Amino acid sequence: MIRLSKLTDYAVVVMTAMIQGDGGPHTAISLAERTGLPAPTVSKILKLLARDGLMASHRGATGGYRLARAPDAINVAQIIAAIDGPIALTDCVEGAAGACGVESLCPRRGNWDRVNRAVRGALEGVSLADMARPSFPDPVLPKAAPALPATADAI
Amino acid sequence: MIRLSKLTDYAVVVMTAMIQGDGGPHTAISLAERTGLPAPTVSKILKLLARDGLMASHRGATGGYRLARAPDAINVAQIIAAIDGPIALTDCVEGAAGACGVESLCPRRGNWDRVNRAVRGALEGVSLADMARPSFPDPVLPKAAPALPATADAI
DNA sequence: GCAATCCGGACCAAATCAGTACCCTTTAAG
DNA sequence: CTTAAAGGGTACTGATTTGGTCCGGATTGC
Repeated sequence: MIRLSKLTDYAVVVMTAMIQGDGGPHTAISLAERTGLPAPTVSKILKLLARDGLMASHRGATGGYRLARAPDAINVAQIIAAIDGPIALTDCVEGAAGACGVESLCPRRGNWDRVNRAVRGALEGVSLADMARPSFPDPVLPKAAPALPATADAI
Repeated sequence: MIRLSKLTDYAVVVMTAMIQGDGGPHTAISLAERTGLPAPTVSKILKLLARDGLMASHRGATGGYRLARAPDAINVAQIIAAIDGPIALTDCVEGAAGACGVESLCPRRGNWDRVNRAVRGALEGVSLADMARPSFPDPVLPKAAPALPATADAI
């Protein structure tokens, strides 16, 4: 369903939690406690983010993680790429003589690129700062519905 | 990787194959032969597309499928929705007292909606007619690279 | 009536992903 | 210098999803 992995969702939660804290470095354990996520999972996420340069890590006894850039200089596309790897909408066919006839139909592939670019642009347009914003523009009914936040909006 | 399912890719292949044929109805078997895809899979795709009103089906001895609308009146978002169901980028948490603390962090959810809308807009901007177009604007080197079309562009 | 086609399920196997655990390296405090 | 705390990396396992198949039934034209 074009849904991105749960880890990516968690990554946004963790990063927004870091924004809300003070400027000091955050340990994986403290972030796990603040977010309610399992500690090993948080550690894994932080490692992936640090590998892509979205986090600055400091090792040692008083170490921890810190955002490498300002929240509005990080966009959703970068986070997704760090966690889920490069985003390819289709794999078409990875091998040679797979289905797809004799790739005589695969000019279609070139057009998927167009779709990919459109999606990429959309994701780059939303920054981490946007995700951390209170967001709810509705002044009334901040929590009217019962505890069923559940699935995000459908396309 | 935010990649959409292979079935969606196939759906586009099948639909473009229908455009190239004459105006008459296409049977699932004939489309399977033309595309090189397994017949049961093609049948499944056609059923899904018909269920969402993208195809017009005609039963009986001389039955078959036909595009319900003109190719430029069908966009990629509709095809994806028909095959993969409503596109939710995140499930956040479907149940009640899952992780995510006590949903005190889940205002984030509202912002995923913003991302969803952006992606949806990007997908709605590409029509089936666009996907069926020869696509390659490069007059030179229509097939310079070896037979490694493989993965589509990464984000 | 017969044959061809669509229709709607259920079903199974394979791939992928989330989550966990383990061990190593690095760094700072005492 | 020693010790403890923290990140870094790898491998494994269970669960979820997905791709693909099959069957019986309904519908239409010949």
